[in-house]
Formats: sequence, structure tokens, C-alpha cells
Amino acid sequence: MQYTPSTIEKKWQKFWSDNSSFEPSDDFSKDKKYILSMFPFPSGRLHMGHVRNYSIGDAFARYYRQQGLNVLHPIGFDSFGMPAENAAIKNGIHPKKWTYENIDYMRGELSNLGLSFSKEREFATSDPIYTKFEQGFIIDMFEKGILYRKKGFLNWCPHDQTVLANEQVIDGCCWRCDTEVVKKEMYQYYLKISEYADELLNDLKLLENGWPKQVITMQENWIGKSTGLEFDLYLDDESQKLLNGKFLKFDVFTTRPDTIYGVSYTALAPEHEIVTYMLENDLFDAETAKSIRHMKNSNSIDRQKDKQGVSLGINVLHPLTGESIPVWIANFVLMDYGSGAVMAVPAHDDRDYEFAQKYDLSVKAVIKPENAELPSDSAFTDSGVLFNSKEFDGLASNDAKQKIMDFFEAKELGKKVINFRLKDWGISRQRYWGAPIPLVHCDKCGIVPEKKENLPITLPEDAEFTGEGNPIANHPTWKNCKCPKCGGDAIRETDTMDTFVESSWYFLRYTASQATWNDKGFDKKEVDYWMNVDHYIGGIEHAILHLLYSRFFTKVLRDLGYIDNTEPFERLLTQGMVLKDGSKMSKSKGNTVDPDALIEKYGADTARLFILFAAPPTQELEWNDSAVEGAYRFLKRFYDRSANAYKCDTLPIMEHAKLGKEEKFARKKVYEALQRSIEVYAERYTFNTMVAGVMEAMNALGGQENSDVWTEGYWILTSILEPIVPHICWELSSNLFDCKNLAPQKIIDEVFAVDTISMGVSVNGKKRSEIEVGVGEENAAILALAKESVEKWIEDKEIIKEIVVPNKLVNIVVKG
RNA sequence: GCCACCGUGGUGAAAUUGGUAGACACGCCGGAUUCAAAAUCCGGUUCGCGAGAGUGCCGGUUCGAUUCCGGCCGGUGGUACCA
Repeated sequence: MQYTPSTIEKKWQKFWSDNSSFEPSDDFSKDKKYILSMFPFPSGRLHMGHVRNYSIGDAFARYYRQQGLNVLHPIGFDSFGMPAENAAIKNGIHPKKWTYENIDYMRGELSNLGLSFSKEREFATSDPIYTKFEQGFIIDMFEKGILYRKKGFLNWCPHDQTVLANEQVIDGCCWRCDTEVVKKEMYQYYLKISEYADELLNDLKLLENGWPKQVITMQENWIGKSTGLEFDLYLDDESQKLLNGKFLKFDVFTTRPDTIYGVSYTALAPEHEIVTYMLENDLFDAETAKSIRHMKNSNSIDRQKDKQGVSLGINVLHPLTGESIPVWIANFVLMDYGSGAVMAVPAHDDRDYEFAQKYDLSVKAVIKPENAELPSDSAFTDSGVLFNSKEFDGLASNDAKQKIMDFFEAKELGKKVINFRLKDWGISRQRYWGAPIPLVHCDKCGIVPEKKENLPITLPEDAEFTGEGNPIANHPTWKNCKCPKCGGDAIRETDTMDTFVESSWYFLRYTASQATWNDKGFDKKEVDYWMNVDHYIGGIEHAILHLLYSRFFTKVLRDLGYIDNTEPFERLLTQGMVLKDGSKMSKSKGNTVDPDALIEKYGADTARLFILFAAPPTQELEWNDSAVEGAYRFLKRFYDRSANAYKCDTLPIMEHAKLGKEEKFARKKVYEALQRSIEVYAERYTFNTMVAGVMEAMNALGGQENSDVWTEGYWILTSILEPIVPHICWELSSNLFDCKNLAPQKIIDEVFAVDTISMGVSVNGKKRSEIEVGVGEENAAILALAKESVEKWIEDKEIIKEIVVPNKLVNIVVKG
């Protein structure tokens, strides 16, 4: 029989489909596993990143099914979003048509991969029923004050009269018409994630055992909790006059109150109200006004990179010394952090230092290192000892921070505050292809939520996609409605929601059984059983936003009484990207590999094997066509050599002691592969080493001819490989073992027994020889043998130290 | 700019807790088979003729460092409207 993946794969895919093999059971007395790969955006075709993501998830799902657990392994589509609308603008296809055609195509691609997804729970987030439940949650959030409205700055193209996403702004200009983009302040809806900042930070502790450390660190830094001093800076009389008496003071926040005597200037964000006032009242010359506008319009990354400033020509008084301090605008000061104003201490802050150098501002050092000199050409940013700081001289930084804050509080000059870097989540999008925000604007009643029985609020089908303005707002009639409260004429909100809203609760939706599906977004009993997600697998690029929003949403839904869970994802596996020729696969670079063509040529099993074998999942994966060939050749060999095994329905039993050397070695390799696979699923997730173990076992089996050993080998190896290359394994397993071996396998200790151990011998840490010693050999005997073996390197030298690391190596330390 | 990660043969990688660097593959080289080739099978393959050197670079801790610490260089992801 020849290995023909196309026949085998179709056969088993049909079998699984006909038998509904992968639908979760509603029997909640069983132990469960919820395995989830991040769902795809239906861009049109699957790419290798998806293949990788779903191959990893499928390995877990199939493994736990073998273990007899009730496994939920669902898939769906994150189907709202900008690309659908872009396609509509470019090619005139309706976003809905584009989206659902893509979904149909990708569903077929997924099914060709033999992935063990539940079919009955599949959905797309643009399905009206999904929107219905989501809008319900949003209304609850509005009523609880978690959703609110405030003004925020957006990228605005004055020509197309439309809001632009960051990626649609290219070098400060509109991607379609090249007009210079400006920031426009508009009303938007926000979710109060900042109110959950402390909990989101503290609960990271609950994830320490299941999430990669780097993701936890990134989230900690993103939330950015800091304690510091907030105080007022008063403008001097002349400055107050200049501002027509409109402003007396502004407040600043600092995390370094210990450096307060080193303040030599202060800096405002370009959006600060004082700057806005001065701009509006022509208090700047034309050129200065222009450069301030430029700062405001540039993107947030550029603002941090290239530091720019403008002197305001006004001064404040130092709160402790009364000295006059100039006020500047600095582009790197952010309006949405703290109060949008900072005290600048160039001697002790890198950014302030760079800024002071650039604009020739004075630098005053007030902290010095304990046992060293202050650097002359940079800021000293560590903690140290205070000087030039009046009564606080001689205090250590940490001590001084406290004392100075206490001093400010006692004199009522300022107060200790906690600030977070985390900003509220703006969910408004002025776009068509998203879930409408279910609110209504009534002249009499203000902003009123839609009645839940009227949900979902769906999109108008007959919108026009021109790239100008918001298609929903432009629609002639859609926004006209009745006020849900007073029944009078009202206007619907035309903003739709950020697609991160949909992906913040889709994992809950999957827990809904058919009985729940149409009535509720999810059912608490079912959530209690299935949640949390046991293994969540997805790209590292989602380490912050998606994962943070999902954690937040889970906590909000808990506080709204829908669920009891506090964190959604128990264990997280962040996969690396798939690269070709050293860079990310992308259409523009022309370095993509089409999964369909690959499956066509070699079959799904080869694609899956290659992708799991070529690198550990967390690492970037470099594509290599000939290594794919290699994976195919291995499967072919695996298939062909199954002829060495015989049919049976239980594991062959043999007497290990009576076997020959090669036979023993083969059995050892087979069981080592099994042991490694158990470890891989439990903690390491390094499927590449698991596959290598199976390959080693196959190589070892080839060195002997005992059919019991071959059969035992196939019994175990097809079981190990089934989660990775399911089609070929089901084919072999059903032919040979009636699939009885697709179940947990036991380790047999006797196969690991050895008579001798090889130990390395080093001299001064450098390996010089190798020795064979008996198991349990005395150290003295080992040392004697070791010394003899490295005679050449130790003769005539004084031995200072002898180290024996049991079963590993001997190190002889010599002098001279 | 900031936050996080990564860097090991010609290539993808392995080395589980600081303990024999390069498992397993790809590629290449050689051999068997074949009229010949493909396919398959077997063997070799870090560099260096060698002494020896060697895990991006420089330094440190240690009997011993791919692994821990400090500094640098290069690359990747994220940076709040791409998903």
C-alpha cells in the first residue's frame, strides 16, 4: 500500500464529520478541557500563521480527547472590521457579501486541515444574533456608568471628511487623497477600564503559573501604576496678566518628589488648556502657533522620538523656593496622563535632560550617587542622596520622596496620588462594518439606551461606500427613530463599536449549547462548567490589547451578574510569527506560502507536521520548502514501515530482559518519546522536541527486526502522533489496532534501565575525554578512571579541586 | 522614544534545575540500487591541516555559563482606530 494523503485525509475527514466526532458533550459530570485558538479575521484566505495557530490548538484538543476528557474546541470568525469596508470602497463589494463569502471559503480551508473543531458552535461576530447580545451588555454598561461619552482627538482628513485609523495615516497624510491629516476633537464613547486598573494589575498574580512571564510584565507596564505627588504651580503676576487673568495656576504630577529642588522648567502638553487658550487668543506669533499645531497633529510615537518644544513666555513660582521657572510646551508630554503638565528636572531625568540640552535650559543637580561622582554629560536617574535641597539635604531618595510628600500635604501645597498609564477604552468608530452602539439621542431625554426587546440594532443594507464620511451617518433615513423613553422623534447613534468588543467575549459565547443559543449570549451554568479556557493559543501581537480587554470584559460581566469568573484564560500560549526569507509573510513582499497549495501537494498532515516540528511554538518560524519535503518523507516512511507491525487489539507484552541490545534500545527510545510527549502537553509545549523523539524512536526501531517490538512501537507512536498528524494515525491505527491505542499510554520503567553511564571529563572546565562507568560506581573509582583518561592535561600539575557531578561529568581543577 | 522578546553549524533547531554544545531534521558530500534517472536505503557532515577555537560583541560571577549579572550591537512584536 502506498501513502496517498489525499485519499486518507478525505476518508477520515468524512468519518469525523459523519460521526460528529468533535462535538462537546452536555454531560457536565465529566472532566473538561476548553481549548481555544484565537479566531481569525476572515480576510479571504488562511495564511500560515493560522495554520500554525490551529495546529497547536488541535494538538491539545485531540490529546485531551484521547485522555477521555470532554473537550470544547470551537472556531468562529472575528468578522467585523475595517478591511471589509476598505474592500467595499475599493471594489464596490458590499462588506457583508465580502465577509460571508470569505468565511465560506475559509471554512473549507479549515476543514481540509482536519482540525477537530466543534461545528455546531461556529459563528461570526457580525451575525445579528451576536450583535443582539453584545448590544445588551453595552446597554447594561451604559446604565451602570461603565460606558460614557467624552471628547477625544481623532485623525481627521479634511478632504474626505472622515476619521482615519492610525494605519490609514501615512507620513501624516491621508492614505487615499494624500491630504494632510489633522487631529479633530469629537465626542466618543469610552469604557471605564481605568476603574478596573487596580484589579487588572493585581489579578495578574492569578495568572503567574499559566501565562508567559513576558506577557504579564507587558501588561503590568501597560497599566503603569505609579505613586507620586500632585501639586499646583502658580503663575507669576505678569504671566497671569498675559493670560488675561483666566489662569492662576496649573497642576503637575511627579513620581520623583525627591528631585523637587532640581526643577528648572515646567512643560505642558500641546493640548493643555492654557496652550489652547493662548492659541485661540492669538498670543503666539504665526510661526510658533504653526509649530504647536504641528506637534498636536503628529502621531504619538513620533512625539516621543523627536523631542520638540516651544517657550510659552510665561513663568510659574517654585512651590518651595519661590524662584521663577519658565513654562514650555513639550511634544512628549501627554494630555491624557496625569494632568498634562510636568515639572522638569533635567539633572535627573533623561527626557528632561535631552530637552534642556536642546533648548539650552538650566540644569540643577540635587541628587548624587552614594559612592560616585555625578555624570557630567547625562542625567543621573537612579536614587541617591539629596543635596541643594534645604532641610532635606542628606536624605536618601526613597526617604526624601515620603518626607517631601508629607511636607506638601502638611502645608496643603499638594497631595500624594496614584496614577495609571492605562487610559479608558475608546470604543467608538465612525465606520459602517461594526456593531452599532445601541443608544439614541433625544432632544428631551438626552442619551437614552435602546429597549432590549428592540435589539439587535442592525446596519442599513443600502449604505454607500465612497470613502468619504461615515456611511451610516450619511444614510438618509437609518438614524431616524423614536425615543425609547418618551416616544418622540429621536436620532440613533451612528458610531459603531471597536471590533475588540466582539473579541472580548466570544470565548463565553462558545460555551452556549444549542438549547441556549437563540435565547441568551451564554448560560451561567454552562459558563461555570466550561470556563475558564484551559489553553488559549494565539499570536504574541495580542499580548496587550486583546488580552487586557478580554480580562476587563470578563470582570465587568461578572459585576453585572452574568458570570462568576474573574479571569477568562487559565493558560496562555503565545505563538511566534511565520517568516519566509527572514521577514513576515505578506502579499506586498510576495513571500507568502499558500496553505491550499501545500495541502494539495503533500496533504494536511505534512503541513501540520512541518509547522510543529520546525520550531517551538513560541518562537518565530522560518519557512523552508525542502524541510516540508522532509516532513512528507518522514510520514511516507512512517506509513510504509507500519508493515513491520502486526494486527492486534492490546499492547504486545514481552520479556524485556530476554531481548537483544538493539531491541532494548528501540523500546527505550519509544518510551522516551512517550515520556517526552507527556511532558510537552503538561508544561513545555515544545512539540518540535516531541516529534524529534518520535523520529529517534523510528530510527531505533529500524535497527532491529522483532515484530513484537515493532508492533509495540507503532501502538505507542501512532498514539503520540495522532494529535499532530491525525489522518495518517487514524488510518494506521484503525488498520492495525482497531483504534484501541488512541488512548492514554503507560510508561514502563524497566526499559529505561542501563548498565553503564557515559560521563564527560573536564580539566579546568574544558572537556577533554569521556569515560564509561557502572551504575552506582563509587566516586573514588570514577575519579581514578577520570584522571587516567586526562593524564595528558594534568601530569606535572597540582590538582586543586575534584568535582564529580553524579551521572554527568567530572571536573579536575589544576594549577598552572 | 518607551515596554517586551529574540540572536547557537551552510539552514530550522536541541541542550528540562548552572554540569559532556549542536539531539532531530533540511541541505550538502560519498556509497548501494538502477541501462540511466527519480524514488528509496546506508554512511559522513560546527570551524580549523593541526595545536586549538567556538552559542551576536565586550566584561563579570563560578570549579564549570547557550543558561546568571552589567554594558553594547543587530532583529522582531506592541505602542491604545490593523486585527
